[in-house]
Amino acid sequence: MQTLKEEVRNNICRAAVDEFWKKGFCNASMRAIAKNAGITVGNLYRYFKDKEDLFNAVIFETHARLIRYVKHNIGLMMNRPGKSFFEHMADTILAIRKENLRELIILFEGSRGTRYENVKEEVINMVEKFVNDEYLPGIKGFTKGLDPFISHVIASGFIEGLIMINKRYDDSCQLRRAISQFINFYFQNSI
Amino acid sequence: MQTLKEEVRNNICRAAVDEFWKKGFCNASMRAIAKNAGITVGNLYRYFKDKEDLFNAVIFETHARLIRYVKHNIGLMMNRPGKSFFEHMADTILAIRKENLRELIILFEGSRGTRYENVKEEVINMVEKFVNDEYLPGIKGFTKGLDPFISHVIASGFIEGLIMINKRYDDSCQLRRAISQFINFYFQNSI
Amino acid sequence: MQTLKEEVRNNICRAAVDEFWKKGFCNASMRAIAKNAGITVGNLYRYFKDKEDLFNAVIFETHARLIRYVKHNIGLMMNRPGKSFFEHMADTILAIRKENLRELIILFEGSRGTRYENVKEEVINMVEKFVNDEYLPGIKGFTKGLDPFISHVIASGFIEGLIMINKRYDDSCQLRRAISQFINFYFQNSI
Amino acid sequence: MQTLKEEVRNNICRAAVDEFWKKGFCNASMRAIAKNAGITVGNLYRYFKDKEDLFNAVIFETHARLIRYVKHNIGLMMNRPGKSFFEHMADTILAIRKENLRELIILFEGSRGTRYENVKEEVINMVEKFVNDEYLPGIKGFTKGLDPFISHVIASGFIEGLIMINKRYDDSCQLRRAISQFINFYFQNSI
DNA sequence: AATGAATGAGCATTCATTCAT
DNA sequence: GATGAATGAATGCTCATTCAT
Repeated sequence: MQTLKEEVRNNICRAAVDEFWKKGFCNASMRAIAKNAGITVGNLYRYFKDKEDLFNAVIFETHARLIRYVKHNIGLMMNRPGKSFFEHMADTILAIRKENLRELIILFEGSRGTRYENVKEEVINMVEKFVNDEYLPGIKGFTKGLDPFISHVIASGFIEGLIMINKRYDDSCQLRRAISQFINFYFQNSI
Repeated sequence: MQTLKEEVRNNICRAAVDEFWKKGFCNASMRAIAKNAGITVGNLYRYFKDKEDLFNAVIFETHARLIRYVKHNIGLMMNRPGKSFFEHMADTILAIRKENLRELIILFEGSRGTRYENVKEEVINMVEKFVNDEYLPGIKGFTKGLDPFISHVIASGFIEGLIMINKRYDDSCQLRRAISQFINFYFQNSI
Repeated sequence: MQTLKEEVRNNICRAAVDEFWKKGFCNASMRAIAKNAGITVGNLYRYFKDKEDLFNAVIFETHARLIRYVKHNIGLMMNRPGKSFFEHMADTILAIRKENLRELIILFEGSRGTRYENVKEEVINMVEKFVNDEYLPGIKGFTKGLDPFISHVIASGFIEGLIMINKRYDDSCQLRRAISQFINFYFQNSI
Repeated sequence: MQTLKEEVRNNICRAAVDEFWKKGFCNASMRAIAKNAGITVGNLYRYFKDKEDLFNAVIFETHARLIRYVKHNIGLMMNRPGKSFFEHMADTILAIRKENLRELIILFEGSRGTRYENVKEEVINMVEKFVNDEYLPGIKGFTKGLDPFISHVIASGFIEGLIMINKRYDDSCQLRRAISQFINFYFQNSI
């Protein structure tokens, strides 16, 4: 049975997200993806020239949005720190998650072996920079002699936390509430 | 060279920790382990029936201690909450790390594909239980209507933070100081 | 664009000659041929049932002419040996080369895996027959006890030489001069 | 059934020579080689790390000898041109052929895609240089205005002829006689 | 006990050929 | 007539595991 091109492409991407999500890039099997997309291996390669190309197709958009948003937030905060940076970050993740939560997780947890393997680190570093330069100095008693690595750990925990909450909830109402509570807990001094 | 059985076993385990630590369970190579243990593949299989068996041998003890300690801490806190639970947890990780830091990290980050793949989740769940039952109720204003999943996220961030800091420092002095600062930040209300 | 059948066929053949010439039969790609002919793979198979069929179509005429000419030359020489046989052979190659040099080379150097793979051998055998029966007996001192296989080698070297020179030069003037010099060298005794 | 290492290696090399000889490097199949060597693919790769490595193993010695001999001959002739250069070349091929005729042919005709693909050209160029610098100037009437490409064709025909004769005969007596006759024909003016 | 040769299924990728549209 | 999506077997290569010695 002849299927429309776009439909097949979507099937492949769906199957690819599944596979990359379960196994990560390195251990994902093109055979398995083809099978779950309901096509043959040969045909898969008509749509994507190799594994990395498929990975890229599946992750590109999400990656671009993520970087764009994070940079935007940091820019925002540097100039006019009205709303909390952390709330902006949460909004970012919320904006991305709508359709791309799994892609985001693949990006962060399953991209070893691709050109994206350092993305998580980079995002954390950006947040860390903010934590270090803007957030911590505002807290009483913390700055003196604080181990600089702590900023990194905090930034990392914040990002991971956001992702976990996003993984957990589908309902956007619950989601916002949970994120808000999380930020309150995590950065309670800034409230 | 005639090697005693026990010595060979130890060599294998040493090499296996190295390999699992660098590559994780899935991508670890039995050949590489045998080579680095100074024995042949065939002989490796006399000591361990398959890859999972070897993984188990290498991780079993650490896993048992981890679970034991965590349970112990939770028991402790339930009865006499003198020292902070979180400091106990930090002590636990510190106690394990002395000889088994890498095993701990393997357990948490490289056990996908084995029966241990949910250990991190389980430990987090135990910590979460404490956070939920003992810690949060003690904080003013937070408990009412708090999303229960937040406890999970907090527990998770705490564990991940401890691991990151342990990975970062070798010097036990720096380590304790960083952990202490981290706990102060993370659970600042309990100070 | 509505293309006439014959024009499409010609496009395919043109593309096929290119491809077979560059890669030989075995390594030629049907996809590449279709692409360079400006049609789709599927359509290519409407014109030619498979790769060998296409090869045949492209080479058939050239092959037929080659065999015809060589036989003709031999016939000529048997009856009236005016002009040198070797010059006739050179003329043959020259006549074919005008439009079909690449087909000739494909036939001689890229037909492995097809029914034409022995053509070179066959042509050589025909020339050999002449060398043996007509040419060598005319040379003083050579015939007695001459290894019959030498005729084969000589014939082969002659054919290969003609092809090399044809590959080398496009200008028909240079070509004739080089061929003439080659024959002079190769069969100097007959001059 | 457990076979000795060296025997298996030899079986592989035998099968590889067969395959490379029939198909050339590019079209040779590692599976086919393994099968004909009576082993599995996996085992083949215990002996040779990849296709090129196997090719190299099969051809290395022959290639080294060939180059060594040819250079030696050229050196010889430049200094003391007693015995004919061409006879030296013939001796070279004879020396190699004893055990390595097929390897020699693989080197000349089936090495496309490997680091050896230009060997034939290089050998021909060396011979050509001699033909051009030493041989042709000694022939009356030929040098003036002779197309320089003719030297190349002559050198090539000589090498190909030697190989053909070698392919033909196993008996070294017949072989020497044929080669001698061939040289006499090919370079009759130098006699 | 130990060796390391051997197995065989798995991997990503390519390509001549077929066929529903 | 023509399209190009789809097929499936083949390619080189890897690796956990087994087994004759």
